[in-house]
Amino acid sequence: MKIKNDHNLDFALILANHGVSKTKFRINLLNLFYEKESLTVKEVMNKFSNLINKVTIYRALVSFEEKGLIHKVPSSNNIIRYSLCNSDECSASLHKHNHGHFICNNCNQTFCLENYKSPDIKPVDGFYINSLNLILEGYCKDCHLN
Amino acid sequence: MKIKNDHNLDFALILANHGVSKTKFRINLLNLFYEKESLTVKEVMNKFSNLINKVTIYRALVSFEEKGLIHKVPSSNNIIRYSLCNSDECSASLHKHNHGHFICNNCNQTFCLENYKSPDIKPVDGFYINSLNLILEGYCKDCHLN
DNA sequence: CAAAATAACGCAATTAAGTTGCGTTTATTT
DNA sequence: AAATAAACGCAACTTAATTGCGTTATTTTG
Repeated sequence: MKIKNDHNLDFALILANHGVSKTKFRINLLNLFYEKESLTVKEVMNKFSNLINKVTIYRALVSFEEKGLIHKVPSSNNIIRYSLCNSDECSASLHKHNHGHFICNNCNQTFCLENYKSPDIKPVDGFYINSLNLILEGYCKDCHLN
Repeated sequence: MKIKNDHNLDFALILANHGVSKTKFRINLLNLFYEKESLTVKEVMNKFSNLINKVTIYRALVSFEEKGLIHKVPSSNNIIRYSLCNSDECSASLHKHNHGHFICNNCNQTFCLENYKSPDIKPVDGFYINSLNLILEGYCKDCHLN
């Protein structure tokens, strides 16, 4: 399988720099994250036409997360979403976006809301904070009309 | 089962005002939401010493949500949490808190972070927004030490 | 206030997300 | 190129959440 690379990025190199094995699947998976704001296991399975075992996908996502390539995105359904880390905002121990994310409760797509700014991280006594997310939910244009 | 009522509130009346049946369990469940910042099905089961069938709990939570008593709280694990609606901030179609919520990734407890203020809801073209949540995750004092 | 209608409840069975173990294959290290 | 380590696929498993249905409790109404 070959996925078009619109980003002029060397995904294999990015994986290597993060200490992640450069398998064909993982290179394509990283590419996919550069094309989609966020992904669930099911969405990844569909993108790879169910040719990749779901266990492989779960383990790749865990590996990407451990190595600081992606992070979880909270949502109020019970499906785990992952989103690419932004080097400007994420570090190994602290993940945030500077903007809100909208999750459609019908189609489950996520969208960046650039004019919703997240507050800065400030220490709170007794809490070890490692992620901050501003989450908006509802219905996107397509799903609201139907 | 009888749960102490620290709030001088008539839970049966609140249920009636929202069009929810006043069963013993639902009265006690509403009381519980006034005592805990947020609850999962499992936490409710434990609080009722597993005497209430889990299906009953699921259906009660769905009913409470539909009638605008509680709303879902996003988190990045895959467990659905519910939190009491605040009449100042929530309406039937729009749920928000004016402050952030911290979820411990170990014990799963939630805590209000009053000095993290949520941004105001502003309309975004093409999106029908019905909830806004500022979610912080990490480890609480107890879990960070262990 | 009693009968009819409606909704909640409990049980059993099912669906679906996510996890674990293990033998095999592929990538990385030396 | 050989040795080591990690990824992969399969099957089986765990757990959260859902559905159907007969029974019990609550609400409506006449």
